[in-house]
Parts: sequence; C-alpha cells; structure tokens
Amino acid sequence: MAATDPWVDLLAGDRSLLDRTSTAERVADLLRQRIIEGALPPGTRLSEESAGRALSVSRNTLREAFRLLVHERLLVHEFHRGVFVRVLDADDIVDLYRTRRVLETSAIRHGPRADAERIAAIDAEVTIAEKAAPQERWVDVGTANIRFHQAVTGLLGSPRVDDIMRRVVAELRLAFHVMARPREFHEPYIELNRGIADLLTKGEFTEAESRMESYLDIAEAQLLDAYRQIAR
Amino acid sequence: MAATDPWVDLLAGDRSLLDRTSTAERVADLLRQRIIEGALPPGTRLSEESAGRALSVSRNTLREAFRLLVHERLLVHEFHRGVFVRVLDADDIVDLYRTRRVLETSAIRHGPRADAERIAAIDAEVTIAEKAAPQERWVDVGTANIRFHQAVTGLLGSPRVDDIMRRVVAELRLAFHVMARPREFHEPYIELNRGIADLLTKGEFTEAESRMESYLDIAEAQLLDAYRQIAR
DNA sequence: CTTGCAGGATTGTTCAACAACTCAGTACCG
DNA sequence: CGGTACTGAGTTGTTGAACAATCCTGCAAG
Repeated sequence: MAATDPWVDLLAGDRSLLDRTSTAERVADLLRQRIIEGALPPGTRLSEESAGRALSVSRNTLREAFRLLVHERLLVHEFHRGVFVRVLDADDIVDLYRTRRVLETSAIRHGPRADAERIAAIDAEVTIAEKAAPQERWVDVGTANIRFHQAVTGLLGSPRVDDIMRRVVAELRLAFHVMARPREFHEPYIELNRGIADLLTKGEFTEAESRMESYLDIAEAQLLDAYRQIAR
Repeated sequence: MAATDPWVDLLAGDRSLLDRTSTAERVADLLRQRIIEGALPPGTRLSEESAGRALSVSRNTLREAFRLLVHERLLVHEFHRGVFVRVLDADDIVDLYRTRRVLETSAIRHGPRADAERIAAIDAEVTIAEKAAPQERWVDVGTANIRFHQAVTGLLGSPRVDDIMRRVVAELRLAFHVMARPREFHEPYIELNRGIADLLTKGEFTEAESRMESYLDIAEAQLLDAYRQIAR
C-alpha cells in the first residue's frame, strides 16, 4: 500500500465533520447565536443555575461554555457576581472600527495577489444584498453586508485573520442592536459595497481601499451617533 | 460631590490590580508561561489527573483553564483523548507571518498619527536588546525583540490589536523552540530592528514599512528553514 | 499480517457539598 | 433624617466523587 493513497487526503478532509464536539462547545454555539441575534440583549445576566436548568446541562459544563464566550468578549465575567452579555461603549465601537480598518484595508492592499474566486465571493455577497433589499428583508441584507466584509478580509487567505474577523464581527453585532431602524442602517451601504466590489473586480485596488476607508468612517459615525442618542 | 472627581479615575485604573482572578485563570497563566518558555514542549500531553494533582486543583478547574488555552491555540483538545501542547506546522508559520505583516505594516502606516511616546517605546526595546547582546543574554534579546514588535503594533493604540498581537506572539514562541542556536536566531535582528526604530523616529514611515516587510520575510524564511531541517 | 475482542485507563458530564462572596434590607446611632 | 454596621439570603467558586462514553493496548484467532 502506498503511503499516499489518493483517498487518504479525501477522508482527512472529512475529519472535521465527524469530530464530535463537546456539550460545552454546543452550549457556547447556542448562546453565541442567541447573543448575536439579539435574543439575549447586552446587559442580560446569565445565572449559572437558571441557564443550566434551562439547557439541562450541569453548572460545570455551563461554566466551560461561559469561559469560551468570555474569551470572545461576548460575555463579561465579574468575579463572584456572574456573567453578563457584554455592553459595548463608544470606546469599544471606535476600537472595533480601528481593528476593521487594519484588517480590511490590508486585505484590499493584498488584493492583487489574491485568488480570483475570492474576489468573486465578495461580489456574490453584494448581489445577495441587492436581491434582499427590494423585498425588505433587512435582516438578510444585514447578514449579507457582514459576509461581504468577511469576504473582503478573506482575500488574505489567512485562517487566523478570518478567525479574528469572525470575532470582531460577532462583537460588532452587539452594537448593531442599538440601531432601531434596520432599513436606514443597512440600505445605504449596499450601494457602497457594490462600488467597492466593482472596483475590486476591475483590479482598481487603490481606489477600492480609499472607498473602504470612507465606508468605515461613515458606518462608525452612524453607529456612534446612535449611541449618543441612547446615552442622552 | 462632583460627578468626576480627579481621584475617581485614578482608582478606576487600579481596579484591575484588585480584581481577584479565579483559580482557573491563574492556572492558565502558569501553564501559558511554562509553554512559551518551553518547559512544556509542543506535543506534550497534559493529563487531567496528573496535572490536577501536580497543581492541587480539581479536574473541573483544570478543564476551565485548558479551555482558555485551547482558545488561544496554545493547546489542542482532542475529544476523549486529552489536551496537548500545540505542534505548529509550516502552514501555521506561514499564516502567523501573514498575520504579522497585516498588523505590523498597518501599524507603521498609522505611524504619522501615533503618539510620540509610542515611538519612543519602540526605540527603548531595541536599546534593551543592544545592551543584552554583548552579555550573551540571548533569552533577554529574544524577549526584547518580541516586545519590539509588540511596541510596533502598539502604534495603533488599539487594545484589540494589542490583544491579537499578544496571542500571535505567544503562538510563535511555540515555533521558536525549534531554533537550536539562540544567538544565530536573535543577533542578526537587532540591527534590523535598530534600522526600523531609527526610521520611525525620523518619521520615514514608508521606508520603515518596507524594511519591516523584508524583516518578516527573512525571519519567516529562517524559521521555515529550521522546520525543514527537523522534518527531514 | 490483519481482525476482533477484552481490560484498563482517561476523558466527558453530572451531582452534591461547602466556602467565599455580593447584595439588599434592617437595625442602630449620631 | 442621613449615614454606618450588620445580618441573612442567594449566587458564584471550587472541590470531590461517581458513572458513562471513549480510547488505547495487548492478545488471541483467523
């Protein structure tokens, strides 16, 4: 038998599918989902006992899940007080956009060396948003918008950057919930995304980069504005 | 009493000092330390029972600590098999340097808007390395070198980027252990760092950026080379 | 040389207990 | 009335034990 039969690599790829995950991880996945979709709004206290009883898992298992989400900054852990869904302040927004600028402009700058299909993936997300908008499916528009930006950082082809971006985006979703009007928050960006996607397709990376910069400036300002409204 | 007495902010800064940390976190800190200093070499299996007995903590607490380090990629967790100190492969090295390029060149590009003291902090780390080298304190040289790069990304003034960089660096330390000769691995970079630091001080950010690019190319190549030696 | 099957060892998860701590309410005191 | 100290209930922090599920090793059979 040869050391490298063709089917070996094939099966190795399926490895992750069969990797069973621990209860703690599934609990964390579930909580993460609930948090980013807003079912557990920022500030919510998650008591070990009630959450454990609700999900039918032991306190120990739940605590493992909490640790995971605390590490992702979706929860905050206060010693002897419990865990709470994170409440972002204005400084967090500023820092998240700072981080996005680093990741997304670096990715565009790397564009010339990126695979063509990665650029196509960016375009595809804009198209999804463009189709969802006329049907007023603003949640889908928002999701496509986020995936657009993840596709941009995907240009780098770096698993670690993808992971970092995933977390940044999850954290930002905590802030998006303050936006009361989904249409006003999502619709204007479709056009901006279309512009950036077209520029990337045409290979005009420098212009795409400066467009992305202004995109981020605008989005950050709008979000901070909404924050100030609330704090008032 | 005014809402913003001067001492309030002062004490708020000391908050973290008095924040007691959980046993799990302290265990994680300790293990992290041992891992990055090489006392627990990559591939080592950490059994829950022996580790728990050695540290006098319960299995549950230990598992919480393991979760943290798995999340930081310093440990890998194989279901029903246990946790192991991560073994980096060549792809990991490539991706880590890809990530560093993103972070460090972005930081330098942001240099013109950075505080002067942050640039001074970069210079200071080079100076430390320059003093340690003649005394053959290669461990200290290596540490200063790493802190030099952290100071570079510190130009961005972003807590999240700092955090990301901390993890990237910790992960890279796993790879550094394959370098048998500390002198050959650390000494040549002092001069490169000095060059970059001087350029930053003089405000020549464009040149500093391209120097950083080549620094990273060289370091990556040297590390990959050492890896191939081992794999052979 | 491969396959199948114990047996032992380790991890996954739960449960119960107690210590340590927070918080709200209350009594006390000036 | 305002502030302080204290008490008790409730929650979290941590441990230890228990059992199920799984992996690994070694051996026997084909």
